Amino acid sequence: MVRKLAERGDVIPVLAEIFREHGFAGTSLSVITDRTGLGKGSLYHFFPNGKEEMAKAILDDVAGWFEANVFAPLRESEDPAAGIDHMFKAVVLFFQSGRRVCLVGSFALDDTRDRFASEVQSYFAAWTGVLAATLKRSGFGAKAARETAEDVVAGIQGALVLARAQDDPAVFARAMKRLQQRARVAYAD
Amino acid sequence: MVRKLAERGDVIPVLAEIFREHGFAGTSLSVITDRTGLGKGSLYHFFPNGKEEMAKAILDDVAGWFEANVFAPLRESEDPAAGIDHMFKAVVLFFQSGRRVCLVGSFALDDTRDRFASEVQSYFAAWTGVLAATLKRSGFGAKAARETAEDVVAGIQGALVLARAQDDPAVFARAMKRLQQRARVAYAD
DNA sequence: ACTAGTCTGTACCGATTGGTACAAAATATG
DNA sequence: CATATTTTGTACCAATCGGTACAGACTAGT
Repeated sequence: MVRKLAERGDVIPVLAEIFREHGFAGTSLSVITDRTGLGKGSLYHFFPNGKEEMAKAILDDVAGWFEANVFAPLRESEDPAAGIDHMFKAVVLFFQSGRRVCLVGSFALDDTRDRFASEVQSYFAAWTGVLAATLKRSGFGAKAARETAEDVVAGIQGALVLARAQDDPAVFARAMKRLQQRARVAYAD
Repeated sequence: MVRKLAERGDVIPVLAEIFREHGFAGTSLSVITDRTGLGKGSLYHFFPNGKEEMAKAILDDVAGWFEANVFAPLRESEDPAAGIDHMFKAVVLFFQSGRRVCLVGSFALDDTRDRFASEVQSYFAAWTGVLAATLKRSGFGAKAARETAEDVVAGIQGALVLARAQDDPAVFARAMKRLQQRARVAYAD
């Protein structure tokens, strides 16, 4: 049944990088063809619905990465604290120490959100949800766990904004350290 | 010497709202003419350099608002804690309880940042700087003040992202409460 | 009322936008 | 090798992009 040349899958990370750099509206077909090396023919063959479908594929890919590298480890770690430590490592890796922006966060800020509302919504819902559950396991009260999870996820997003604004990855590093510390000190509601 | 009809100044807030909703790249001349009611003639009369000049004017306006309503009060409050409380009130007002996005933050995320690097950079530098100084006055150690200021400003930005992603202003409200609390508990380095 | 300066609507520009059509090339399967 | 399918480059499309030109309508000071 025809083996794909493993192409479509290979383009997605490149597309993701492009969308991160230029945002959804700022990403034109011409920069896509330039950066991917694929002509419109191939592009529309892999993604018949154009930019919209590319973005959907990317969001899917990101969601998959987080599920595998962040959510699952959080859920499945016997030691919740270890799971959380692992999350911070994965986050630093994924966002390249603050040099890379969060695609979903950038979509959330402008009217792009409306086109991908459910994907954007569920990305953050999943993240805060799983993290809260893990924090609870580690000794946080139910409400404290939810609040801390929201605080950590928002803190990461804000750190990405600030680090890029200041063009200084150290801002991101400091924020990660603070947030990780905060996730360690369990407290009741 | 000709009194202006107080026009240019009146358009800026409208332009700001448009750029917030669509981002820089996503804001087309046609949505600008639609929303402002001004034709290209007037637009290019007030802003001969087009979108770029509009964005500069908006960034200027925002910087002015924060200087007057956030930074100055922080600096000049005899009671630093009162100044900080005032900041949070102003922030909630400005960002309409999380329903409005931070223009500068949204610029920071994509390649728009490069066109307005100094404005973006100094907006956050000023904010964290003044806030850190005030926290120090309120009893924080020098390093603790800097860290907390960064934490608070990043926290606000992240809360805006998360609140919009979830389409839930309550996320923003909870974050403000946490951050305000955190700014109250002074600690040494 | 006259005039100088400010403001604005309209028509227009070349370039680029996202997207389609399709024949040729490459590839996989029999 | 033959054939069916997938992949690709190229040419093309209408629509929109940001921006300019400019004549005419305003407005203000005299």
